[in-house]
Amino acid sequence: MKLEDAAETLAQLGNPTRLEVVRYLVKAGPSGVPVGSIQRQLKIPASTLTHHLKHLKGVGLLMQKREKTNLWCSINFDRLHEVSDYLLEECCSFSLRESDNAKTERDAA
Amino acid sequence: MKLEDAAETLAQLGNPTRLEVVRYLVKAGPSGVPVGSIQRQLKIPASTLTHHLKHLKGVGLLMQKREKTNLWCSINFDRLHEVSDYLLEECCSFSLRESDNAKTERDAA
DNA sequence: TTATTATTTCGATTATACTAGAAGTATTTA
DNA sequence: TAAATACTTCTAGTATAATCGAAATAATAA
Repeated sequence: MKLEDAAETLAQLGNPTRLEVVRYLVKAGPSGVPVGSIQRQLKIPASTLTHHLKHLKGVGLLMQKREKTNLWCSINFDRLHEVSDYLLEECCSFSLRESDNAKTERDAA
Repeated sequence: MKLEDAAETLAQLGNPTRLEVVRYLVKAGPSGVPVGSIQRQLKIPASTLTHHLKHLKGVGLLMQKREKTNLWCSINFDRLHEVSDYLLEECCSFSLRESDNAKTERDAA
């Protein structure tokens, strides 16, 4: 995963309203829920919700499929995993050695 | 971890410049690096870097300690873990049953 | 003390994000 | 065809973020 993509995805998750939606969608599981259910359950104005869903879809966190008048939303679990993995990889893989800092300082001088 | 805090932390990670800094700090390991090293290595203007470091510190991702004129920065690995765990928990714990969606729709009617 | 190095604060610009009401579209049911 | 439901687009106000040069501070070294 590219840094730019990870940053963009994290940014989208970094809005409380959207994170609430994501959490709700995760709870809903793979079958998903219609937009209207999210709207009523979380009490988010329809236009605001549409706006946020567009963002989540834009970074591939949200999948949608229409069924009659309802638009069913579900989380892309793979994508969510990808981001959390990105952070974990960062966590567990430090590679510069302690002594490199001193070296860096010398280089700068 | 509270949703609001997670969102705020994710938002801070969701800026490409800051994520780059975080990645660099992770690579640097627990001993950290001085502000100036980050600045030179990643070629970020000093004032911009200070600005971003303040943000990272604000959500507890960054730890700093002064040594002579240098301010050494290191990542709070626990905190980074906490956020990535938050996402993972969300991923793996869906609890609404499939049938609940139909119920939700009935309730709304 | 003066100079140097390291980092921060200030200030200003520019851009992007959040929010939501009102009006619109599209589909379905009566 | 008319009415209802489901969702989106438009529009616009307000707020917050990103950027960085210049000046300031603070500590050390000469």
